[in-house]
Amino acid sequence: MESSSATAGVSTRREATRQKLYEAAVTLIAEQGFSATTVDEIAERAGVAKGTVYYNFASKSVLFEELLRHGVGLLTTSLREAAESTARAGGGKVDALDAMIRAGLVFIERYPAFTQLYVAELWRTNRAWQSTLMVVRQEAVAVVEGVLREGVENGEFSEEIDVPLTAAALVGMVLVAALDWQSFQPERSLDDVHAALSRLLQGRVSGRRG
Amino acid sequence: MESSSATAGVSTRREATRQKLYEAAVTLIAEQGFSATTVDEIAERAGVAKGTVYYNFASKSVLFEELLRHGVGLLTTSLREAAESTARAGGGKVDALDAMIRAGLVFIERYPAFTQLYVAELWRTNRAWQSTLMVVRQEAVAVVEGVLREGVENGEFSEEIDVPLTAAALVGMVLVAALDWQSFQPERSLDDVHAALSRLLQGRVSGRRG
DNA sequence: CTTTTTGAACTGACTGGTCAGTGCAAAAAT
DNA sequence: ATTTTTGCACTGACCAGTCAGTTCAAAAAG
Repeated sequence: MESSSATAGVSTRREATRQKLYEAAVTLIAEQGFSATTVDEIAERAGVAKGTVYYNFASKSVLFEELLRHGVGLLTTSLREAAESTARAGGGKVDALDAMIRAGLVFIERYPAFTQLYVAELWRTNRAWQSTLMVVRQEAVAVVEGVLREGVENGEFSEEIDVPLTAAALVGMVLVAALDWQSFQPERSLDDVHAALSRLLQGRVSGRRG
Repeated sequence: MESSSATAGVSTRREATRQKLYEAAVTLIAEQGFSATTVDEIAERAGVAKGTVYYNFASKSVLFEELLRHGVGLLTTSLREAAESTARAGGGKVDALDAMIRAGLVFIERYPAFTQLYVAELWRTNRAWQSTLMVVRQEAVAVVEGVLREGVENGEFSEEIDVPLTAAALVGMVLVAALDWQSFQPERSLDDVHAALSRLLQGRVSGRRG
């Protein structure tokens, strides 16, 4: 019956079960897609009875929605921390962007399945969790947009840049490069990938020096 | 009594039906995903009986695979033409990249649903059409990689760039920016979006001039 | 010509299987 | 003592794929 128990954060047992279900669901859905993944499979992979899934989540869709919220929450936090820590260290906005690229890569390295699933769902329309997705997406992109906007204000970035579009392009750059890294050349190190993206960000691709 | 009519390539009727089915399938699958889209829906939207789908395609998966091949083929052709036409006009590799960005945007503007669906499926594993997808992906990315490699050879690009990774990042930049454009600010013009991406590509974001 | 035949293309009712979600009593954990 | 989990049988909707039958334009026959 408890609704949010006093201090020690909502009954550990339940939370542990939920976590197991998230983990099971995220890989299965990343591999197969939402509709092709059955509740029985999720329960089995989590090592839990089917009834438990429904004891913990109202429906398959709700499980998925909360998974999305949870995952993007982690990403957003991580991006924000990256930006703030460079600010504290007295770095400029370029450093902040660079740190956020790295934070993005670290996130994708740690949660590749979640990233896959997120990308696969992001531009779909007509789906139950569409609005949830829009909200969490905006939270994450807003962090990047914020840094860009501050950079324009303090003169570090050109006033001509299109903040939302550039933010989207940066996110896309990291996302797709990282997914390709994971899928097609997983032996590469994170530093390698980070260096390549840094170079691209700073326009050192068409650079005149060898 | 004819079996495949003399010259005029495989009965027009059949080809027209297939085309209608592609068009119906592409929007539905982009919106809902492969598994959530029923063959009945596809048939209905195409204005055709369900049996006709199976008369023309061996299965739902095969229909989808041929759709993928067809669509990526169009994109690849378009990218190649863009690169070649700048070459013929005596432009450098930066111009080629820029033209390819534009070609990508034009493609996405014309076939937004296909693009959506392609992105959503690209990083999935364990799916029937996985291998098909890898092949067509490589065809498209190879065009970008080719231009980058030539640019490195002729000294226009730094030798330090990581060709496959940079190619993936560029594709991602265009893809995500364009999908965001379509989804969240469709009123923007293609030229606008192109300009923003060009600026990013040429490192004129963190430029020192206002 | 006119009639008949042919066969590719198409139709839609039907089948067999799958799956989300339910119900509930008993067991385990806290 | 209460919350959480289990196990499992059950239901009803839904859906991929099938198949016997229809349509019709063009070819062959008369």
